[in-house]
Amino acid sequence: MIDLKELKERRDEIAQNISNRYMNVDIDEIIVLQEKRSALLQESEAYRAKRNENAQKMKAKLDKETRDAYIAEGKQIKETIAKLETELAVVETAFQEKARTIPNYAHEDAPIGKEDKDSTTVKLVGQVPTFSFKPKDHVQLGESLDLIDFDSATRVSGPKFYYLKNQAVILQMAMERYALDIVMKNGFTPFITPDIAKEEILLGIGFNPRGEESNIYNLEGTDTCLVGTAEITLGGYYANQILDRKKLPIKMCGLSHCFRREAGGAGQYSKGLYRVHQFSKLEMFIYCLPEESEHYHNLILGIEEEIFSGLGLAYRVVDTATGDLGSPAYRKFDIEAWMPGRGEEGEYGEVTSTSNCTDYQARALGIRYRDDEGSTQFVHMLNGTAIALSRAMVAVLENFQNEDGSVTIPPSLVPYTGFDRIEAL
RNA sequence: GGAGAGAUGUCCGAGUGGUCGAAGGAGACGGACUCGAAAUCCGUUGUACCGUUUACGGUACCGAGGGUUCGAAUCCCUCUCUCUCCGCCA
Repeated sequence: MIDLKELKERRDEIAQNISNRYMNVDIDEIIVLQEKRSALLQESEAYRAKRNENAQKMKAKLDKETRDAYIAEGKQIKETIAKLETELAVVETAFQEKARTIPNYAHEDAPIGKEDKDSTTVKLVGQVPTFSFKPKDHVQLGESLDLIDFDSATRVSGPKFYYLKNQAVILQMAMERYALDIVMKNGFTPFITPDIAKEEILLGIGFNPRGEESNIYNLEGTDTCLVGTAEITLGGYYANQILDRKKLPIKMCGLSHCFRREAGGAGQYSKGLYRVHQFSKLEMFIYCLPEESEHYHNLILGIEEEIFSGLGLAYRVVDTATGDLGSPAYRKFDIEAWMPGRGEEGEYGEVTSTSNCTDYQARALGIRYRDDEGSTQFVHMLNGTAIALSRAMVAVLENFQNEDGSVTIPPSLVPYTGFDRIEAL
């Protein structure tokens, strides 16, 4: 959530930002609510002061008549307060709910635009592979090599689930460890995180845990959800805490399952492993001082590049357009790896995403540090994918397939797999 | 899952329904003493919001949420968490 004290003075800027993000938030309605709230708050506080004053007077020894008069007055005050507070609660809830929908400010360099196409490619790395044969997509490879079983998963769990089998199991674990080693080398503390989190944490991180458009699975009757990413549990880790300035930056990485409802997400671009209800992911997370967040955003991006270039994949780095940022992000870079089986002749497909959320999440979650003057400030929070195993699997299988139907294991993974080739059956 | 105990400020810990934002101690910070340090002594030492704005005033917060009362850390109810014992279990 943004700083609501700035709502009025930065009104035009906020409205412009909402429009740049193609969002539908009525800032003026929120300002009206804020003013109503403020008036009610002041009034009810004044009455509380009166109540306290009245109670103070009753401490003295009083004759019955005066005493009864004070009690009568107190009762009246009590009623007024109750009425004001009921009103206030309604306005307060509406205000908070709406205010939460205001997105974070955006970096001045973030391209303004509605969708994918408007994002800027800032970097192209590696050579897109050429094949002397018609490359298969990972669904075909998964079937022919007996690595992935979508059909059984559909029967057991439903569409968009999958079983990994045979070498794919080893390959996934190899990629997981490969990425983990690189991330740890960069000073991140490894975690295996819970796969379930409370709704209040989801909200603080900026996810919408409920409703039609939510991508999150709720656990019925519990106020908890299956996490869509370890960003949620890593970002909630320090909720409502004041961090020691000297401990910053805090660099964590978390391995978790990721659950996504993906309602209505069918179609050619979401076939196979690309868009599924459950996958595993290693996520990086950084808490840092505000003046350092841009630096650490680049650091995370650099690590992501190290991981994907280390796999020998061709990729591009994209500076995400405002319309695609998501509420909490101030700036977001995606890495899109070349996927030969995507589209007609291969296309880039998103494999990582790193966001600088500045103080947007920290404010909602109450994560602060003490500055040199001793007053509390909100930290900046950043997240980034180290590796999303399902999409990495897509990229590796499709890029390193051979004409005979086998798949070569990238050299950087061989120490982790123990084999250098998945032979055709 | 069953039985019991507890939850107070950075920490420990006291608290009769009004004099409690909260005793006392520890720690931290500032000062005095000292050549310096230790010890000792004096002082300061929460967060959030609202309003005026270097000073300041108000409101709220003693696990959370309700309730009783003119007035609640203190009484009542519900919930959460922690600890101990029993059961179950990978």
